[in-house]
Amino acid sequence: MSTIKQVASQAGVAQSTVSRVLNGGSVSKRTQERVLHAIETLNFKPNTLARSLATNRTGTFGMVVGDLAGPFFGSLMQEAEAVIRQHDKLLIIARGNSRATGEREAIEYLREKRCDVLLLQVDELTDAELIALSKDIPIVVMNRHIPELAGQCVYLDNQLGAELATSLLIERGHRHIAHLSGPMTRRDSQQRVAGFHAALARQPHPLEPAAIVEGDYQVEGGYAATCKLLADGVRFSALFSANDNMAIGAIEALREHNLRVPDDVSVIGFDDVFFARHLTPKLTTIEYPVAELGRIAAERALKLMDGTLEPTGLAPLAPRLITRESVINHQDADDTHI
Amino acid sequence: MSTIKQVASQAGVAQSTVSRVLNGGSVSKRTQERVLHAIETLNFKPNTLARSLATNRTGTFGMVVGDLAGPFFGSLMQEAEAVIRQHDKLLIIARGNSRATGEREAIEYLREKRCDVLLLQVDELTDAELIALSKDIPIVVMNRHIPELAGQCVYLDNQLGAELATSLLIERGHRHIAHLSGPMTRRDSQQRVAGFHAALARQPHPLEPAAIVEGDYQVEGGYAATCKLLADGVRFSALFSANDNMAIGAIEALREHNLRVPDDVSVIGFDDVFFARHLTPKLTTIEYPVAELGRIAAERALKLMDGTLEPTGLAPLAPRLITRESVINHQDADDTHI
DNA sequence: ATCATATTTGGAACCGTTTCCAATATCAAA
DNA sequence: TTTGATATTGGAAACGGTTCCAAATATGAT
Repeated sequence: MSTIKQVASQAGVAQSTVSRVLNGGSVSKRTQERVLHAIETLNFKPNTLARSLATNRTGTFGMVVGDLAGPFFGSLMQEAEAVIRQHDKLLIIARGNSRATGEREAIEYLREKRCDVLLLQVDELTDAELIALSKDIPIVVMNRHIPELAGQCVYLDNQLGAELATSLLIERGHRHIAHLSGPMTRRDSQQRVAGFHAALARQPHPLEPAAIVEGDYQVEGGYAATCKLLADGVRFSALFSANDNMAIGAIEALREHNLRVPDDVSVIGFDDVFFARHLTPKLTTIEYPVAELGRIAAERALKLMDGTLEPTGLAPLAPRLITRESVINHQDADDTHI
Repeated sequence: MSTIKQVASQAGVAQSTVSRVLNGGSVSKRTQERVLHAIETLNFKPNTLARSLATNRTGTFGMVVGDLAGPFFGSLMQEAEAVIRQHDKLLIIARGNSRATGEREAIEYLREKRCDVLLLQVDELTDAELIALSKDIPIVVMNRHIPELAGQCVYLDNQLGAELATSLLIERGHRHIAHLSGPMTRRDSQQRVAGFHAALARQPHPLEPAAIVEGDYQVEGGYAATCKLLADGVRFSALFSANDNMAIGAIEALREHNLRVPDDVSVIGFDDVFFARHLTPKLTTIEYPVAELGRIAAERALKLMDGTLEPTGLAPLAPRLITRESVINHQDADDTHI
C-alpha cells in the first residue's frame, strides 16, 4: 500500500499538493497531471482511516433495525444500502432487537464507530430520547412520525392502511370483523387499530368490531391469538391481521379448526412481504412500500449531510390495497358459518 | 468527546500510561486506579479511527453476500453478526450481486475499508482468484470447498443433501423423478445434480432421471422451468427442486396445469427457508443449516485473527431431511397421472 | 546499605491524511 | 520594469491514538 508521501516524492511535489488534487483544491494543470500520473503508477488509494481522523467525517452511515433477517428489514436494508453506496458512502447496520436496551446499545455502538448520520428504526425509545439524540448527531427516523423532527421522519400512513383493509372487508359484505393487532405498546399497532375502528365507524350503520386480539407480529403469535378467538367463541366472517406473518398463523389456526379460508373466513394481511403471494390462498393484503421507505430515508440522510435538507415534513408513504384470493364476498361463501 | 490527552493530564500521568491501562500494559495498581477514575469522570471513549490508524487493525470483519434481502442471506448475516459482535468486533456487509464484477468490487470496497478479515460467499470468482486473495488478506470462504484453503472453508455437503432428497422420493415409490436444478454454472447446482444422479444410480435397478431442467434459484425460474417440463410432455410423479424458492414456482405451475401437489406430483425442496413450513402443502425439504454456517464461519474468522486457526479442514455441514406434506407414496396417489 | 534486576513510567516518533498559513510564482496593468 | 493582485505551492501542525526506548523507581538478595 502506497501513501500520499510516496506519491508526493514520486511527483516531486509536496504532500499538501497531492491532497489538493485529491480533494479538488487549486492546482495547475501541469502539476495535476504529474500527480495523477504518480497516483496511477503507484496505484495509490487514500487511507480512509487517516482521512477520517483528519476530517472528522467517516463517510459512514449507521442504521439500526429490529432484526437482520426477515423480509421486511431485508428489503429496507437492501434499498437504503443501494442508494448510499451510489454516493460512495458506507452503510453499517446494527441490530436493536426491538428492545429499549438493545436499541440504545446499537446507537451507542454506531456512534462509537463515528457514523456521520444515523438511520433509525426503533420501537422502544421515546420521542424525547430521539429528539435529544438528534441534537448530538444527525438522524433520520424511519417508521415513525415525530413532529419536532418532521423533515427527518419517513413513515407509512398506518391508519390509512388499516382503513383500506377494513373497508375492503366491509364492502365485501362482512359485518362481523375481527382484528389481530400487533403489540399495543407499539405505535404502528395502535394506528392500525385506530384505522380499523375508523373504518367501522364511518359506515351509515356503524359496525362494532367482532373482537380485537393482541398478537406479537410473529407467525406463532397470530396462531395463538386466533386460537384464543375461536376458543372464546367469537363469531366473525373476516379477519384483519396487522401483518402478513400473523396472517399465516391465523390461517393455519383457522384450518385446524376446520374453517376454510376464504370460504368460511376471509383474511387480509398487512405488509405484502415476499411470500404473501405464494400462500394458499394467495394473501390479499396492504402493500407496505418498504423499498421506497429505505430509498427515501437514505436520500434524506444524504441531504442531511449536505445540509441541503429542507426541514419541511414529508407526506407519509401511502399504503396500497393488493387484492388476491384470501378475501371474498360474504354472500359468496358457500357455508356461512356465521 | 474527551481525548486520551485530557485523561492523562487529569490523572497526572503520561499519555502512554493511559494507553497502557487501556490495552493491558504493566501499570501499578495505584496509577491504574487514578487513570480509571479520570476515564470515568471524563467519560472517555477511545477514538476507534485513531486507534486503527496507529495499530493498522480495524476490528472490522467484512462479508460479501449475493443479496441483502432474502431469507437465506438474512439468517447467514444474522448469525455471523451475533458471533462477531460478541467479540466486540464489527461486521460490515457488501453485496456481490452474484456477478463476477460485483463480487470483485465488493471485495475491493471492503479492503478499502481496511477490514481485518473477509467472509466470502461468492459464486463467480475462480478458486485461483480466491487463493491469490488469501495471500493478501485473511479470508473465510462460505458455501464452497477449496482444497488449498481447507481450514478456511465452511460449506454444506450438497451432494449428500440431494441424495437424501432423491432417496426419499425413491423410497416412496416414485420411479419417474424430475430435477429442477440451479444455474449449472454454479458449483452447488452441479453438486446437487450429482447427488440426484448418484441416488438414482445406486438402486438395485438403477433409475433414469425423468428430466433435468435448469432454473435460476428464483420463484419465477422454477415456474418457467416447470412449465417447460410440462409442455415437453415429460412424465414424472415427483420433482426434486434444488431450492425452496423454485419449489414454490414449480408448485404454482403444476397447479395451473391442474396437477395437485402432492396427490399427482410429489415435490421436495432444498434449504428449508422460513416460509417452507407455511406453504400449502407444507413443503418437505432438505434443511440447510445456514445459521450454523454463519456461526462457524464467524468463529473461523475470529481464530484466523488470533492466529489460533489450525489449518485442518472441517467436515462439511450436514444437510437433514425435513419431512412435511409435499411428498407422499406414489401408490397412495389417488389419481396416478403417470 | 548496596547492588543487580524487575517493574513502572515518561518522552517522542509514528500511523496517513487534511488544512492553515506563509512563501513563491504568474500575470496583467501601469 | 515595477507593482499589485491572484493563483499555486510547500511546510508544518493538527487529528487521537500506540509503541519503542530509555529513564526512573521499586524490589529483593546479599
